[in-house]
Amino acid sequence: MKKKIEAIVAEALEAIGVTAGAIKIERPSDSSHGDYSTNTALVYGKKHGISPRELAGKLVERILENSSDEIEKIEVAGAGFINFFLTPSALESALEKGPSFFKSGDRVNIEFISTNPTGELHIGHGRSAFFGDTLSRVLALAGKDVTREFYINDSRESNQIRELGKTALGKGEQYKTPELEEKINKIDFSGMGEETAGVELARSVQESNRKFIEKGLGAHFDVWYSEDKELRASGANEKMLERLKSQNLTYEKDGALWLKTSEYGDDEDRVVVRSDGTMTYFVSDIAYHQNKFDRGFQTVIDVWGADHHGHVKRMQTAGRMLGWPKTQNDADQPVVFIAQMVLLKEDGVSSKMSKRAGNVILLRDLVEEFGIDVVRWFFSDRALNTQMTFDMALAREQSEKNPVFYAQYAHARLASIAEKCKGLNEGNANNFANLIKITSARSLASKITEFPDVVTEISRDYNVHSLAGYVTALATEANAFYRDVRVADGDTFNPSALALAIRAKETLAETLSLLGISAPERM
RNA sequence: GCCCUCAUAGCUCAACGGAUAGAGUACCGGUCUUCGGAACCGAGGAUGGGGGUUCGAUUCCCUCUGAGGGCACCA
Repeated sequence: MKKKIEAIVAEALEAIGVTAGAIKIERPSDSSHGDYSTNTALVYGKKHGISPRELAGKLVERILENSSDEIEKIEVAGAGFINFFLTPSALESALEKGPSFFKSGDRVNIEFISTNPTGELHIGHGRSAFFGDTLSRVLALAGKDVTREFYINDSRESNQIRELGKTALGKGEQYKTPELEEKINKIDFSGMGEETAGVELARSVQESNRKFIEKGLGAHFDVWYSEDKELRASGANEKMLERLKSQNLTYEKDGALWLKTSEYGDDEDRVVVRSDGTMTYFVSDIAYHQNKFDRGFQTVIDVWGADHHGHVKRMQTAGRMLGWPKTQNDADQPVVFIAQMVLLKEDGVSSKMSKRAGNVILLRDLVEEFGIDVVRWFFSDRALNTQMTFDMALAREQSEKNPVFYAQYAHARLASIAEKCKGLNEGNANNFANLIKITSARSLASKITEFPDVVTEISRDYNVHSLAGYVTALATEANAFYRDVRVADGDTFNPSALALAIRAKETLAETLSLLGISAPERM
């Protein structure tokens, strides 16, 4: 429907001789502004020397010439907005048809979490974890062919694995926590060198993390990519290095080999081979991303923590050097999302989490205390790029009043009504057109049909947190509908009201499911 | 010093350059004749300071202040 409105507006613009670029059709937050609204006249009026309201008037006049049985009313409002009100039959058929999406089949790879196999996930990982998981679900629903990928930093040649090995063999203290110690005690490291011990311990840590991610967080991955087994062992890093050298993108200085990243837009050149002859992680990162493109993905997305934001530029610079494809919007790849830092607040003082200071809050503890639904909501209802201060006392207080319960409650209530109607007789015909004369019934219907627009928009702007706003608004409409319309009355029920209630229930459940949150029938 | 994020109601957060800046929570007042009151209705309360671009700026640009992050031959 949104596309139809867009086409109608475009046609009208052309008919009256106004050349225009993009046309924006939005779903107004205020239902008195119609089911759809456009600011086209405001945007293009001035450019053509016409007042916005005048242009809007002309457009409406033109649109009304080709009357559509889907549009009941068009009006010019405010400074020159054009508001569209759908006919009952258009609204009803949109409800019955349900959401549908164009299966573009674009192959998207999204890598998220990718925590190092040196310890457990803490709350800092929560944001990128749930953002990545929900974004994957949205993109898949919107018709993309999505591969979720987890990169395991387990290369035996890396410093962290060597340090982990030292700790395993009792020669170091790095990464040591009670949990890690427990694992160390269970493994027989005798006869192993540091590297092998590190790889072994990392495998054990990774196994636990994977179990927690899948079972505890409800996030699933299609590919668990082992740096050690797949990248290092295949010699991809050496191949990449050779390629960079042969393309004359490197030079030697101070005994090290440097990549000429500054010539391609980075702030400075980067070392790829240290003076001791070993390769930096940057090489394997480039090789890994090259590998993703080689596997045929058109879009490669990374979700990183704030401490990695300095890497964005150099990765995209590498992409330009190697000719990685641009996105459809002509942006550099990989597409990187940065989850802002989570700070801790204790006794009114904010601080960064630090393992040494012992003030680390594990994601596992949060899930145990509050349940996965509350935790997922907590991390998903705000934009990724705002800093988040985590206050355990506040979290406890908010968990009891979490808006997630509001949406779940509305769902359970509708489920209960639908259940009740099963034992009742169908009442007198009360058609849809009649039903939506009641304002709250009409806005609920309209809000339900907004679902595909929300999904499509997120697949373009990646504002995953708007799902939480949508489901809350939907629940509010559902509650208003409940207040105003009786579905079951005595021993009969109102069929059209029940149909609307069921669509509302389904849409609530579907939205919650994108967020990875349950939609209970009763609570 | 250089680079990146962020600053909105008491608190936690929204708002593709557009309509009266929205929610939740807290506080105050109302609705129990309950298809589920974990609900509904109402009131008060906000864009850090200063410039600029624009018909129009929370949004874009500059600057100041404040918070956080990054500036390794660590990952």
